[in-house]
Amino acid sequence: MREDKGLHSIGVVERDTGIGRDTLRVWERRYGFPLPVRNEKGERAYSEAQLRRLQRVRRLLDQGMRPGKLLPLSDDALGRLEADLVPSPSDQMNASVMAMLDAITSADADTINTLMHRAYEQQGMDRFVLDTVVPCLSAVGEMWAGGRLQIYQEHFLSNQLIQFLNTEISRRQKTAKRPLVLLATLPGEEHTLGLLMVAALLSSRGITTVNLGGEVPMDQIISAVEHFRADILGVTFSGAYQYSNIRSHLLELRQLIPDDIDIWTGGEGVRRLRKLPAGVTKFTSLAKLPL
Amino acid sequence: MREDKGLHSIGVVERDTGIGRDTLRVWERRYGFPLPVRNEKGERAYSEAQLRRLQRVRRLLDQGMRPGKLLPLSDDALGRLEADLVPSPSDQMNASVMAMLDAITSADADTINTLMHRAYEQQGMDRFVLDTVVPCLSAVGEMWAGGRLQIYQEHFLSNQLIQFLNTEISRRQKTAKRPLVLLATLPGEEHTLGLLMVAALLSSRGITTVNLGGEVPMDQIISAVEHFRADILGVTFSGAYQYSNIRSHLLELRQLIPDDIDIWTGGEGVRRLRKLPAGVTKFTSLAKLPL
DNA sequence: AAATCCAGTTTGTCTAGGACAAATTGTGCT
DNA sequence: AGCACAATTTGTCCTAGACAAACTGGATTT
Repeated sequence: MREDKGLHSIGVVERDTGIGRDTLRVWERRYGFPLPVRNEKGERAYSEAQLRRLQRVRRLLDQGMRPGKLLPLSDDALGRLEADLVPSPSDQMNASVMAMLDAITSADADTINTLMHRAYEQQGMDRFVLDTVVPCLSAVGEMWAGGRLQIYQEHFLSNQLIQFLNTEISRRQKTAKRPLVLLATLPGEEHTLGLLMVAALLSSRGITTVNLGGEVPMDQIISAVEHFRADILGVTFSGAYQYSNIRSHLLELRQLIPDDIDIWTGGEGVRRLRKLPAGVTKFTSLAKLPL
Repeated sequence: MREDKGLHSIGVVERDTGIGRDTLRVWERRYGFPLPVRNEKGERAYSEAQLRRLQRVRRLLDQGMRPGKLLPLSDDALGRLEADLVPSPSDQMNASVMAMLDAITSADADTINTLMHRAYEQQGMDRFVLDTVVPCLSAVGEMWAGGRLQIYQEHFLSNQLIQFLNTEISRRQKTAKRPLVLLATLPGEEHTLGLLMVAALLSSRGITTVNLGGEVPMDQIISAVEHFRADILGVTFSGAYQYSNIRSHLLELRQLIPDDIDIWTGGEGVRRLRKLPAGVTKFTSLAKLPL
């Protein structure tokens, strides 16, 4: 019943990496990686190491690299590429980020909360989210991919952030103020922390947000835009989202929503997207929210 | 670039319905539905009507119906099933619940918020959660199953509740107070609103909670219990959770966690469960939290 | 009446290589 | 440089079969 030590089916790998199963099979055929072992049933069984390497590959692909050049590489070469892309992890981290990372690895509830509140009070919402939360999350993502962090620690941090951001949003929420921004992600995108950060940034600027949360079907988003008479629709795509779908989904949304309503999109998933449908605004980093 | 009027590839249908492409193909083979037309390339092209019907089917499946009985049905029979699922309109609802339901159907952000705050101030956390939130959610669940509620309205309510409860929890959170309750759900259980309600009830009684959120692997829960030195572990199972697994999972948890740490469990999923492993406490309704 | 056990049935996920168009890169020409 | 066109890369979809996990329904025990 319990699955063997850290072996994952192709379905799990698809879920955890956002790389389609057909793609995984075709990579194996073409590039020889990942080459999983087989279980008694003859099915692919990916090791924890392969899963982690696929996460790294995924991140590099998101930066615009190409599979053909990336997959045949050695571990070392991969590491060198990563080093190139991320100048140095600890450079752009301020003191509060380092302190929080410490608190996360020791998963100390009190300390994390204290640090969060202190950083927030010192920095204000904008800088808190941009300079503290975002670096923390990406550092945590890296540590997780490198196996240097327990999953529960990541869960814990997420939930502390959710709690904190929701509190601040609700504190700032004014009634019926314009413009109104409607936030959601499409089905298949479960990562809602990005939405919450956007909502927090907007709230702190006095903009009203209505957050529908994750996995909202497209027709429902459209109904909601009409119903709430939103002025702007915000949709985020995490790095795990099926890349090729992003453009067509945005196009579809743009066609189905009245022209006078702006569409904003952001998140890791849209970073490498160049051409956007007319009338869709991209913010490459949270710092560049098109106010 | 845009294809023919409202025809969708199998990938799009998978995304929008949450039904895997393998499943869609095998349904076609076995039950004759959905039977999409083919494009010039020989690929399946699902009509808008098929997509919508699949979403209805999905809803019924989530209620526990089985594909074999559902898919060969006519449209009428499907409609009858949907109607059946909505048994009683509303018997035992107090005024604030009715008012909130009204606000939900009109999805009026301001009104919902106002009503929530007012009910909370009048009733206190316990009665607010038990007499207002829970009835609201079950009513919304019924309306949703009966198709009398848009999905976005349900999403909206969930997110308002999440925001509100988190705010109250964080307001009450005292540092390092005992006992400490660790909350989580197991993988496969995405429904975390129950956890949040438990956390809110506990917080209002001055009990510290650490919420890990949904889908935490069992070994991670165990690590977290040790790490946080939790006195109590709380795990919830919604009605959708695989019933037969609940008992064995609880047993496994009980065996892996030191005896002096209590395990509490609750949610729709455990209601039918009578005999529990020794050392596991069940609360059948949120009202009966074993303080 | 609830839990446990068993046989029979249903159901989702996985396999294989091949095919093909969309996206991207490379080349030659103005 | 810029632009059109050719070559390459890449992801998605196809087929039909296989099989274990999950579920059903009924008989038996606590």
